[in-house]
Amino acid sequence: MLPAMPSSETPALLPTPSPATPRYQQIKAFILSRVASGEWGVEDRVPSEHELVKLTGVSRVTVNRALRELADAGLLVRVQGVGTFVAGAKPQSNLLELRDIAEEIAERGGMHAAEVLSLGRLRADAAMAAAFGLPEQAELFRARLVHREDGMAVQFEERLVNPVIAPRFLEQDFSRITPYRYLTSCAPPERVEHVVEATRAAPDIAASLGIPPDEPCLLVHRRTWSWRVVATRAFLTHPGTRYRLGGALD
Amino acid sequence: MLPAMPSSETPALLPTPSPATPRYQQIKAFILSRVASGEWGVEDRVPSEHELVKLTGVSRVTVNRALRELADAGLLVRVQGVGTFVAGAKPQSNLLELRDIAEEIAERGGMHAAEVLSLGRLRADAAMAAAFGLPEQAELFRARLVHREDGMAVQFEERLVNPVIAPRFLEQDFSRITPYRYLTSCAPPERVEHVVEATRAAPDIAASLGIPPDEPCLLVHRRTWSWRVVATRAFLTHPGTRYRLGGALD
DNA sequence: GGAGCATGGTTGTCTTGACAAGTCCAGTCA
DNA sequence: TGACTGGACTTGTCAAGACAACCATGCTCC
Repeated sequence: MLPAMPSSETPALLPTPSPATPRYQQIKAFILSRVASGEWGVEDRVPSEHELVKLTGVSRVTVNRALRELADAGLLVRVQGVGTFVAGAKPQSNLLELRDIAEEIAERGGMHAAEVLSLGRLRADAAMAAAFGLPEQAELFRARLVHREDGMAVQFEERLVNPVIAPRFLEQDFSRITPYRYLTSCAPPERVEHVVEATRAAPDIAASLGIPPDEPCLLVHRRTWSWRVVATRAFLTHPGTRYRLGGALD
Repeated sequence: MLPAMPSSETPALLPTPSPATPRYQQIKAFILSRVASGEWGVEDRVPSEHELVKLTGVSRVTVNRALRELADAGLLVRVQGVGTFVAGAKPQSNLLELRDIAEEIAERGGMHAAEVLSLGRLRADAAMAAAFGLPEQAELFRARLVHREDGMAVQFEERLVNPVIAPRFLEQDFSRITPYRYLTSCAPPERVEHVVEATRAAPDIAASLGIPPDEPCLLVHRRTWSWRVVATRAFLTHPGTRYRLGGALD
């Protein structure tokens, strides 16, 4: 993201974007730029504090503050005695919890399975195009699947994807990796919108879930932005079950 | 909230809750307890770093870290060259949008009205006490109201309140100020948990809302923490309508 | 009286140095 | 072979001191 190449007399790897910018901010920007450029991928090890001291020429306390704040923000994970790592795809949301249903089920000790009902292309109608900020008739990818926990259907997922974000979406095997997980590996969500609605399931969805059509269902609309564009919309229908959102404010 | 009385040889005003607790955490707890007890009110000036150094016997770096983290969390406001102050009540939600239904309706151009069905005391049963982290049979405040938009019922609110947070809750006129607005003025929420559930409304609630009892409803459980304790639980029943949560991730 | 200035107090940041606590790995000993 | 131990490395925390930036106050000078 940033140029950030070494330069002059000091051992500094730091750009010095502005003389007034605190050095710990410069360290943070330095780390962020490496992560954003992909040079340091998810789960990769970040240089140790001592190495960063040598690289950048600032004191360890300053490096420590930069790393600590990035860890507090959820971008890094620090393990005492081991090192500092680029945070995995999961904790991408530090506030509004975006959960992967497979993980959620695994946490409960259940066995997750997904059945792909359809996977293909779709032309956006007016409303859908507007939701994506794309021209009408633009091509979208669509997947429809049923998630099961220990054999019981717990969620119907209808997923629409902006091809720009995940051009190889249609080649994936979503019985092995959830769309959620695949998409967050393609593009980190920057912004999320949730709309939760209580409805009765449409007949085809009710049939897929194996529930009577008058059963109250929870329909979660989720819209996710990445790189400033709408990356994906998900329509998640839960029969009866609850949906936990929770989020810490600090 | 905390005992926090001086003790021994050091000039420390600090309790030493556990020898392993970092000192900057102790300073944070010290400040928080003063604010929570009301000793330091909103907009009051907090002792300067130098004064806290003398009071607590730790170094300025440590005091600075404690104050900085509390300021980052929004509980304090720091002004260079002036001092540190207890933050006002407004900026309570910086991330997860906690909406006031009256505001929400006003934004849509509607007319909000609230009808108070009941307002009084309640003894917590086991489950409720556990949710609040209080002993069984502890006293809670409870309000039940119906919110209307242009005369039409849009939300049934059952509100349980920890008396410690809002001792004068029962004296309020909730047809004029929403419980949400009153409570956030008492204590800024630090953490929020949402659970959303699709149900059918209980008969009494359905009657209050004027809907048939088989109508699918959205039930939002909301639990809010302030000053490290559970401040309030809200059970919000929405007939058919949608509930927007949205939230920016950075 | 009014404008400008010096001063003391406050927060913001940084450095050097240090110790504690945790993990990992290789080498040692039974 | 297996258990244990020690050292190297890492992060977590803290101290003491220093300088910069900023603000409010009171003072001086006009």
